[in-house]
Amino acid sequence: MEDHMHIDSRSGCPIATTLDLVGDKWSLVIVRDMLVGKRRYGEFLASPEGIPTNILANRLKRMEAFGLIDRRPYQEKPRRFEYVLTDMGAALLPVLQSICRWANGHIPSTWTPPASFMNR
Amino acid sequence: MEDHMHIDSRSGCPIATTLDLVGDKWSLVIVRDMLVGKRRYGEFLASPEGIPTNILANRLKRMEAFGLIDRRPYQEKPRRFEYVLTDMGAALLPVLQSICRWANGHIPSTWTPPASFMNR
DNA sequence: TAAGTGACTTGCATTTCACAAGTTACTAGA
DNA sequence: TCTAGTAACTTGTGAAATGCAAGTCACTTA
Repeated sequence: MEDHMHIDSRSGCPIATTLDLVGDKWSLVIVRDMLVGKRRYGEFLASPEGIPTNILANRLKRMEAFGLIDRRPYQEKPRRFEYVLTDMGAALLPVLQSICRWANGHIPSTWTPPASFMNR
Repeated sequence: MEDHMHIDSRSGCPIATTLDLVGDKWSLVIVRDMLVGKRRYGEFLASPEGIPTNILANRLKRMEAFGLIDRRPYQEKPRRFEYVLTDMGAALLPVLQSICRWANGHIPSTWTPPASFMNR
């Protein structure tokens, strides 16, 4: 993974371009976790979906390279890092909300997120 | 691909469950094409993103199994099929719209969809 | 001294993906 | 009649991504 990841999207279509960034099974569930306050590697690993640790490390690097999240140390000795959404990353909230509305309306087995998430 | 695809989602989370259905690089661009009126195999292939033909065939089967689209013949001799969104599939419009708004606001290289798409 | 924690990396087998080419069933043109 | 062309696929193959298990490193706590 490089510091400055060049995004060559498949087309100028905003949908296709967005999918080039977060169109995989895991990126948006990490964003979801961050939106509800999780910040640390171990917290993301502990989510019920069970993301594999190497995938988590890879997605955090990718999303940092894309400018969706910031990585910063929260302690030295030993050095530990936390991850927080940038403005760009946090702005994904409306798309996650609309996904939730769709799923709740069409897939009965899905639970409804807390109002604090849906009305933020 | 089986007729009745069983979806065992990773969790009851509406986001994770939705990603289990359409969380890949291609499904939502096919939905986009259908929302703007495309119906035929060749039309999907002709989109600027250049979906590989085997992936297209696979996604159409998957999405049909999930109840997102219907497949039906539009002529006999030779038999030809077209694909249209079900109500469930068409209801993805708001999520595509919010994705477009996010991309247009944060990724300068993306083009803005026609108002007929954004305000539908 | 031994065990535990947090944040990773590495190895490896399995699955998915992309690209190219081939197939089937026709229709239209020379 | 022979040759192309079109629509909707399927098949083969190699490359890339994924998932699981295990290992690493720098500490801290008992």
